[in-house]
Amino acid sequence: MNTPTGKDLLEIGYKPGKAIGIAIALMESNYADLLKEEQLAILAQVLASPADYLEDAQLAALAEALLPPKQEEIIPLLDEARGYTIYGAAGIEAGALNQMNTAMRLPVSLAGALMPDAHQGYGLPIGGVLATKDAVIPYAVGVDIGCCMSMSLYAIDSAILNKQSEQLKRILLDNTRFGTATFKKPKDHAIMERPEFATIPIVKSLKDRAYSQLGSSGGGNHFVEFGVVELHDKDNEFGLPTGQYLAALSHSGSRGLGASIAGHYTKLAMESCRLPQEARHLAWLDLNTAEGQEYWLAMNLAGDYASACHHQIHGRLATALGEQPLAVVENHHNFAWKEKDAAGNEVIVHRKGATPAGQGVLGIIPGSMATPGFIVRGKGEANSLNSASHGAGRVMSRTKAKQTLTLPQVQLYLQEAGVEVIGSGLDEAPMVYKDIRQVMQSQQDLVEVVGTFTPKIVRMCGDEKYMEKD
DNA sequence: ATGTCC
Repeated sequence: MNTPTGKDLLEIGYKPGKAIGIAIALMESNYADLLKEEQLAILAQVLASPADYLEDAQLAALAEALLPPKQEEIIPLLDEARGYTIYGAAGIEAGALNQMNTAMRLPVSLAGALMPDAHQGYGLPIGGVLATKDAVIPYAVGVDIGCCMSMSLYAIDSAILNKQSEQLKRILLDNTRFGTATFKKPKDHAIMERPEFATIPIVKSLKDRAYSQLGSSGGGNHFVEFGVVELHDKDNEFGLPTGQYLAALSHSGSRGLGASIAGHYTKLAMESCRLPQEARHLAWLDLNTAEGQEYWLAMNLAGDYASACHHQIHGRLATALGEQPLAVVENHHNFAWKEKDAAGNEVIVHRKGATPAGQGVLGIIPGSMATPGFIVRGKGEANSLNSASHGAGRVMSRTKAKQTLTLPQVQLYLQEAGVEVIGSGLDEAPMVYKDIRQVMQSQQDLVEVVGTFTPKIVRMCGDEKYMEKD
């Protein structure tokens, strides 16, 4: 093939974006008989003075993509941000507040809130909650669409965590997959029969990889762990007596499927919804357009896929333990829902790193690998848009953690906490997270604690090579 | 978060 690649175009000064795709498509369809060098020379000329090519029969589309958007096409932000409630403001970095302020100046924004674990992300901060009218913002859902917490409680004496920790480690090794590893023979799941895999072209192209990644956990802050739950609330929804239970807790999302869906529709949104520079990642899709409806379907599929992965993870653990769980709690914390506002109007509530906490709704808020997590019951606080934090929140960046922490220091910390960790890196060490108890303190109005989970045997993505048995 | 780039 003579066609220049995206890399070639970047080398001659093209910026990442839709112009590259248009340029390659044009070269393929209209200039394929020229040498690659000749094609690149044409593309360089258009890049140098796109205005000269606006009337060109072949190159007009490329010229248009290269010119800055006309001023009148840019949707102005409101002069002042709409008001919103911040929980635990003292512990939230300025970058996250700035991003939330920008989000509250979008013309489609109706209401918002910032959770006490908030930190800077792409577009909406992580820990940001945003209600909009008839619009969905892919980057206010997040890249890992449908990222989930899931917990199973067992009628197994929690002493097993000390007495048979080697067996439990073996169970984690054999029944979970991290990083690029997947199961050699993925278990079938009804999710793969969903019509969206046939009807939405982008989703169709992701089906094979989605199948291969079923039941896997990925990387970053994702984990599967065993620990002990102390159930405090005698009126708990599980109908269980208070006391201690062996528990399995997992945190992971929609893997490559959701990431690719997020990337695809963010790009679409940014092309059709031009916003000032500081708000460009908050581009939305109108839910009354074909693209908006398609994203909604794809997002829901990714959410259900993430959930399916958790079901397989917990299913494998249950089989290995030889027991069925007494109770299961599960919630998304990167997602958008259609909900009603106080006046009864439908609004789109985006929670990007925030736990749904409507009245009586159960959820899980993890701490870190060596600090408690909580089974919580939402209080339905309107000012938080029925939301709570999705964890403790970082106090140290991944980069800083790798630069300042040492392996012996982290190992000692874990040893003193009585936690065994398979995999992971310094960037997920307990000290990179805020004090979860303080975070819970900041959201007393949002959730009540039903139970406390103490992690004991943790598996995360890491460099270490362990033997996995398929 | 992500076969971590179009």
